[in-house]
Amino acid sequence: MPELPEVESVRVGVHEWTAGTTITGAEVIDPRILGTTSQRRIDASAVDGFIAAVTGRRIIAAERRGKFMWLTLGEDLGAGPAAEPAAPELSLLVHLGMSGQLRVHDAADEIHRHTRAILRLERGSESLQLRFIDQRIFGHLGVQPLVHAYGRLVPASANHIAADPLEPAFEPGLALEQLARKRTVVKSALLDQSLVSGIGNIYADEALFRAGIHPLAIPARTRKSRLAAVLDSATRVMSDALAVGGTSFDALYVNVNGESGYFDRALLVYGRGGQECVRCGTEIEKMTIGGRGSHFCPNCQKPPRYR
DNA sequence: ATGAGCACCTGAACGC
DNA sequence: TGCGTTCAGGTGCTCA
Repeated sequence: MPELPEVESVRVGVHEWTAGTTITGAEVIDPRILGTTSQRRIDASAVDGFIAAVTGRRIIAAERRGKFMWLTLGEDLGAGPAAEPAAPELSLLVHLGMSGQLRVHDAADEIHRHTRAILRLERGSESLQLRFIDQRIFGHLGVQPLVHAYGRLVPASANHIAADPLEPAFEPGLALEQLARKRTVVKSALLDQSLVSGIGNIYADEALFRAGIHPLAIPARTRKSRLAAVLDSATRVMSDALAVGGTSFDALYVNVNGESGYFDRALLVYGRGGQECVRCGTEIEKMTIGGRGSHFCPNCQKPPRYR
């Protein structure tokens, strides 16, 4: 569900509500949320381990790279008056998958039926809950050490993803060089989080349309200036989407306060198969590429000649 | 090493 | 009304 702009909208809210709070307890309602989609077998000791690892920790900040978000965790309570270490070493990784949400609630609020885990937080006399709600359980929670990758500290399981276009560590020249080596179709390459992170199915289609590139073009056989245009388009479209809170088709995507974003109104091709192109009136085509629904204008995005 | 395909889930919408 | 099929904003493992 959520791509970079949606995850960032959530991160901002999580940071505002939770930075400086202490985790006083946790509840794992569905242990599968602690696994990945391919490692679903979670035993009771893993649940206990997760709860023990986060309880008593202070939340320093909510951070993000691409679609991976995490809370940096500080010293245990009761560890004495020792100062905070110079750099945090532990993180609570949160990946929203296709249908994940983080919501801030009062303890008394009704529990939504897809709630998979709850963190109890306190700041002074104030208490609140951060709830992880995920219909499909493609999302994930986990306590992880922080490691260096692409110029900064990230949770260990995010060490393979590249910088995203909206972070200072992003190097456009490096991303372009990596992209230009790919022999798979450009639509699939844009979804490869190890080249550029944060781009998902919606923004890949939007970026290709805005740059006038056919989704089946092969990066290794495409002019670099055109590849640079696609990366610029991806950066711009995600930045524009972030400015209005991201894209929400339905109640599945909302920020921590339950609010929707408005970028669905600005989508030019995604979800418009069979409708007229906003630029030239040609019928927008929809086809499956790499198992993902892909939308494009066959006139504005000319098919590559070499296929 | 790269790339393709599929598995992992739940629920909504659609056709018959 | 009910049943089967298809689709959905992502990732990671396995195999060629």
